[in-house]
Amino acid sequence: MTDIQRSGCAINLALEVVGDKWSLLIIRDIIFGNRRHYRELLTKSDEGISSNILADRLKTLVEAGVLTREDDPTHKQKGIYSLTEQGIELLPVLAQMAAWGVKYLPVSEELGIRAQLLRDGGPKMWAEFMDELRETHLGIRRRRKSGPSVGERLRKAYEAIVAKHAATKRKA
Amino acid sequence: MTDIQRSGCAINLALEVVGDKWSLLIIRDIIFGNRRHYRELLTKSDEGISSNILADRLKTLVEAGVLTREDDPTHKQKGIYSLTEQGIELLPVLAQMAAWGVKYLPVSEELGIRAQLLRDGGPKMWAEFMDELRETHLGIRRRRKSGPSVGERLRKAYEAIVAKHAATKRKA
DNA sequence: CCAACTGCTTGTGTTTTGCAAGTGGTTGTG
DNA sequence: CACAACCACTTGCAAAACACAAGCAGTTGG
Repeated sequence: MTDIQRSGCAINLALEVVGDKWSLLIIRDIIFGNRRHYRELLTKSDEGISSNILADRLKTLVEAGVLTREDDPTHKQKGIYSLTEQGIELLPVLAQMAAWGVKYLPVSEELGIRAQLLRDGGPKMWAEFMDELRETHLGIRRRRKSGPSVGERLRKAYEAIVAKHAATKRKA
Repeated sequence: MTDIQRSGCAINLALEVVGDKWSLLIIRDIIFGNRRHYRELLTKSDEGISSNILADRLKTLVEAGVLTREDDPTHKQKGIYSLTEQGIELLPVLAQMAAWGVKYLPVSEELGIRAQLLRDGGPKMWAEFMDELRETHLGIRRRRKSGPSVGERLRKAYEAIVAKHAATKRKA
C-alpha cells in the first residue's frame, strides 16, 4: 500500500498491509488453492486480477514480510512464492471473514463449503491447517496425524459438491 | 464498493462489502470508540477520513445491511448510526485482525492494549462484548453480569496507559 | 440575533486501478 | 536446432477511487 502511516492502531496497520481489494484474495489462493507461481495466481483465480496489480501486490507482500519469493530450481524463470509465519497467521482472519461471508452474503454452494467446514472445525482445525502450511511453506516437519489432512478434507468436500452439481445438471 | 460481483467466494464477497481502506475503520470506531454520529466519526478518529468518503461509506454500509441510520430525536439534524447484527458479527474479524497487527506490526502501546486484551480474552470475551453491543445498538436486553463490562474494561485499560505515558512525559 | 454546529455536497487535483499489449528470456518438442 | 508455447513481469493509457478544501441549508444554544 502506501508508505505513509495513518496511525499506530493495530487494525489500521493491518489494513495498511492487507486492506486492499486484492491482497487477501492472493493469500486465499495461496492458502486454499495451493498456488505458488505468478502464472497460477494470475490465471487460476475466480476473480481475474490484472497482471500489473498482481506483480505489485506480490512485491508489496514480500516487502511486508507476508510472503517470500525464491527461484524455482526446476525452471530458471519461475519464482516460488511461500507464506511466512506472518502470512500463515492470516488464516484466522480469512476464516473469520469467510464465516461472516457465508452467514450474510450470497455465497455459492461450491465456494461456501470450505468456509463452512472451517467454521465448524473452529480454531482447533485452523491450528492444524496452519501446521500443514508450516510444513508446505516453511519446511517445518509436523507430527503426522492419522487420517487425511485439513487441506485434503477441504479439497475433497469442494470436489464432492462440484461433482454433485455436475450430476444434477446432467439429469436436467 | 462496486456493484459488480467478482465471484461467489465467501472471502471475496466479504471483501466487496468491507474490503476497502475505510469501512472496517469506521466500524472499529463505532464498536470500540462508541461513535454514533457523522461528525464524531469524521473528527474523532486517528486517521482522518475525508467527509465525502465517510458519507459514501456510511451510505454503502447501510445499503449492505451492516449499519442502520435513524434520526436523533434530540437534534433534528443529527442521525444516529447503529450496528445491525450483521455489523456486530464483524467483531471477530476485527479482533483477529487486531491480534495479527499487534503481533507483527509496529502498533503503539496505547492503541495496542485493547487488541491484546481482546486477544487474551478470546472468543468468550468477544461474545460478551457482542452481547453488550446488541444491547447498545439493537436494544436487546442482556443478562447483567457482575463487574465492569468488556467495553468499560477496554476503555479503562486504554486510559491507564495514556495516563502512564503522560506521567512519564512529565517526569522527563 | 448570531456564532457555532449539524450532516452532508461540490469541485478539483492526485493516486490507484483495470485492460490490452508487449518484452526479453526459457523450455519442451518435432 | 528451429520454433511455438510458456515464463514473470512491464508499459501505456483510460477510468475509477480518493484526498483536500470550500460551501450549503438548516438547527441549536447563549
